[in-house]
Amino acid sequence: MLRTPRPTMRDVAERLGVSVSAVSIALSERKGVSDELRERVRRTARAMGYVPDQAAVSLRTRRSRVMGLLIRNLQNPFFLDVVEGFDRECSAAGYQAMTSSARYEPRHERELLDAFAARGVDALAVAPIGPGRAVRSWARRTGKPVVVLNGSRAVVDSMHSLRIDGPQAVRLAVRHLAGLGHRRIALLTAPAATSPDPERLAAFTELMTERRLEPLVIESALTAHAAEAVLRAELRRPRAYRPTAIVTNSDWIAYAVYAAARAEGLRVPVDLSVVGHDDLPTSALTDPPLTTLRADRLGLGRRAARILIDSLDGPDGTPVRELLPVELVERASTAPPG
Amino acid sequence: MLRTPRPTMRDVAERLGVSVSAVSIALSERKGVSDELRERVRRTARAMGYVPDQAAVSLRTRRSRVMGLLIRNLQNPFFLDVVEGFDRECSAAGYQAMTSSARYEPRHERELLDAFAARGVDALAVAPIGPGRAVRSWARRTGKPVVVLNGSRAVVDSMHSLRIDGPQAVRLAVRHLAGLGHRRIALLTAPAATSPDPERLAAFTELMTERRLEPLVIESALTAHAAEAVLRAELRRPRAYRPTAIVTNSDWIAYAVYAAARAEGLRVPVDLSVVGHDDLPTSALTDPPLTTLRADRLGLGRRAARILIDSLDGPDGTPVRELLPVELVERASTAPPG
DNA sequence: TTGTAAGCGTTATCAG
DNA sequence: CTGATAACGCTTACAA
Repeated sequence: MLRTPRPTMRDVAERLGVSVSAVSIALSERKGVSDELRERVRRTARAMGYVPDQAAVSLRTRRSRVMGLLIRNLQNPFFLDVVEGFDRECSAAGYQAMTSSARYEPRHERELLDAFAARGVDALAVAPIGPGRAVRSWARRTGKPVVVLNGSRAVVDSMHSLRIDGPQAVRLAVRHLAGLGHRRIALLTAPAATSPDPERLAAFTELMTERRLEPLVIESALTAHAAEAVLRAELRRPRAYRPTAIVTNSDWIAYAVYAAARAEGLRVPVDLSVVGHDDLPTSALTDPPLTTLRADRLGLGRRAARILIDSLDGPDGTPVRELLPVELVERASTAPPG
Repeated sequence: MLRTPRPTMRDVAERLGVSVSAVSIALSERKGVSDELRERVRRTARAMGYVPDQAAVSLRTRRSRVMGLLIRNLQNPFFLDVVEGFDRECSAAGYQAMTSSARYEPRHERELLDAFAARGVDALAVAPIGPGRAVRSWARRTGKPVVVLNGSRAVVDSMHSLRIDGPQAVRLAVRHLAGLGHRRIALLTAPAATSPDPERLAAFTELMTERRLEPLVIESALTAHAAEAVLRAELRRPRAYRPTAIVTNSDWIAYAVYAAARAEGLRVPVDLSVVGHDDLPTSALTDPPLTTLRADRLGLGRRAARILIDSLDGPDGTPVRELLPVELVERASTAPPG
């Protein structure tokens, strides 16, 4: 195959008999070249199939036009829409998104952070695994804008923060279940070290205690596989001890609760009520349809990108702190305890 | 904030009182420097938090260590696992994956192709929207390895090709439904211009005709939203005309069929049987559980990455052509016609 | 309005 | 084994 090497700016300049800098200027928005030349340059550049080499541009300008997006775990479809929203907003603004999953491995998270730094992403959105020390350190080292997604309150610093209102979600869930007559309600949560959101747990115990209910806490790594195993063990306990309702932090994990209940011969909602979180498109179609807390996933991604773009444009001062609302969607996975 | 600029190779060299090239060699695998110096260099580089600037490395070496992954539409959770598999294999081999969604817009696909070229990705995996002319041209222009995912047979050329066996999937579905007694079976497919997979349609009409059944073809853009609208119209037709079963090309779209059926007051499978494709994790949990064709999504992503990595390592000759098997998973969304 | 030249941080070639 | 030196393709003062 005759592999013609990509034309460079010099090739374009030579073809037109002008200097490289003239081409550079003509191709950019800057003025310093006649309209006529600019037009000619653009035309031939396009005709030759010239595309500027981003590596060279990045090296020279110290901007890569890449936005990093670092996700805890891309298995959860929740993040699909976050990625989508982020990507759309970025590409509309002329940036390309680079998304990676830390797979719930702190070590891999660190590696990716380094990779993003090495690649010189212009800014970073990150849903950290744990309390987010690594992320804070990244922000300090690079001096680049960072927005933390669904991080714990403690993580924030000089970084932007964008969170879905987890505590409120838990309260809505508990009130709903308590209203149905549940007393032994369990919160399914990640082990403290990897939990990005201790506030959820705090809100849970506080409200449960206040209402004189029995707060149960089930700790599990938040992969579908791990959660299902832990839950099966939990659901095998005698009826009087096991929870009559479970509150999860994602629909994705709620599905694992369904699977565990099914495997243990328990019926939802008769034997066990389940509350999800996110309102994935599939959650209206499951058997039974899932009661959950709706959150604007696409909007989360979009907003994250927007915040970064804005703080790249005008490096104004104060970090953004935003809390996105949630809304209870009652379906058939919750009912009075059987 | 005291934003210390990232240390460069020169900083490391100066700190040690050696030349830049000594540091470069020491930090690479190449020999040409004493073991003792290499060790010292590595230590101080790490201590200083030195990370090589990828823009500079790329510019110099003409390799970016980035693998592009271009997806038709990232809304479909099918691709989540493909992305995951691709990403894992890449990062294990020291590459970083850069994933983008064309959102079913040919124009955006072209833009992304250009962006990937400009960024100098080392290789590209792509699930093209239509017949894939743009992709073929990309492969020729760049001379980089390309693997086409689930493209039509025609797309392949000097590119690698990795496909889930669509025709076989359709045949398994039709046989299953015919066995249940269905005669008016519809295939839901993308409009020809954007269909990457005309072979599915061909296999469908061929088998239906052979069995003297009535092949119905429903064309729709393959977003959940568009499909639901088209299907509602279809299902409103008089009972004698509308299909008793629908074969889709993804579980994701099968869910849209569920939604459309529900909206039109039809029951699955009593009034309408549905066959999906992919066996998403959620498909066992829907109401009713979805009969579908299982495919190894993670494996698809992994294999794609592997093929690219291999052809980067040893640029041996012949393009890979692989067909991944599918397997019918019978659940409750299919039954004899009511 | 246009051209010249320096330099971004690396790697690679070639002397010492 | 080590150290200058020249690219890689681009942007941007600055000079013409």
